[in-house]
Amino acid sequence: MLQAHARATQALDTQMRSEHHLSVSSYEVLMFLGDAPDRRMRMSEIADGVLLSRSGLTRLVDRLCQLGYVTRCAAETDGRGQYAELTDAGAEKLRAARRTHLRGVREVFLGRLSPTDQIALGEIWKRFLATDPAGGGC
Amino acid sequence: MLQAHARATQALDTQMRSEHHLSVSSYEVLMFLGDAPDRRMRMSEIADGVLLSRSGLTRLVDRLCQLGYVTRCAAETDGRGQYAELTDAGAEKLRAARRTHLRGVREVFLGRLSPTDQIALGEIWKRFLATDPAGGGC
DNA sequence: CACGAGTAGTTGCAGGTACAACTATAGCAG
DNA sequence: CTGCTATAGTTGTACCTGCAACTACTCGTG
Repeated sequence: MLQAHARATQALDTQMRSEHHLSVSSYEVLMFLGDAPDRRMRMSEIADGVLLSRSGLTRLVDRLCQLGYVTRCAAETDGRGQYAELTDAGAEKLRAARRTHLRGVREVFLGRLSPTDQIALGEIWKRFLATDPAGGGC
Repeated sequence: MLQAHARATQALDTQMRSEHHLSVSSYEVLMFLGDAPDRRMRMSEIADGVLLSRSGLTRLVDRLCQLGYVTRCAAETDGRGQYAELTDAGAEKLRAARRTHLRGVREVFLGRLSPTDQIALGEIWKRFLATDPAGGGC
């Protein structure tokens, strides 16, 4: 049962990689930045959202930087802080990737589950997350 | 929604590592072997079940070998083939790990979902898998 | 201002994984 | 038997990730 999910996410990951040369983690970072005000976020905020360690995020942002999808800038108010900011190229990439992702999700999940199941699943996960908002699973 | 699962499996993985020094992949291999006739399976059979590449499995089995939980032996009928076979120590480890795992699953999932949700979830996943028995996700 | 505790982020290192290339064997056609 | 193709598994390499250690900065206290 857990396998089902593993296969599904792996399929999405592979699709994302082959079509955009982007890992799902990278895509998530882009998504967060795209939704954030001013398209920028603190490093640690992203790390929490993306479910990646800080060191992992540092390196991931480095890669995205090299690709030109984000830029970094120091926080004005906090000398320790770093912002990651989505560039125009990154926003463009995000748009393209989002299309792929939504299509993938449709294919993998929605194409195989009845609408009632989809709704039920959404409700269940919602309740599941509600029991532990911090997500600190155990 | 996908995050929920990621967090949950990661929690299980961490628990398994800390209590038994075993990754979930290793545990899965042990499980498959434990359920197999004669406690042995072909390398590629395991790789398919565990959702790991062949090279990944080779190295994982190597590690389990070093730990003394499995042994390898060539297939009699096929000179290319290799069997992985669970040792007594491996079987013992599996029993201990299974207890941890079941407890972990209870804590993470069953403790947070109502019984009706649990049943519904089971049904939905069953139908999901039924749409693609090969599991070749996309 | 000086100092100690805490926080943000980066870097060294090790572990685990996939991909591609490789070896060895099987199975079939001639 | 020889040669060709396919299959099983292993190895070289590179990537990604986390942990622990580290640097740099902030904040509160004296």
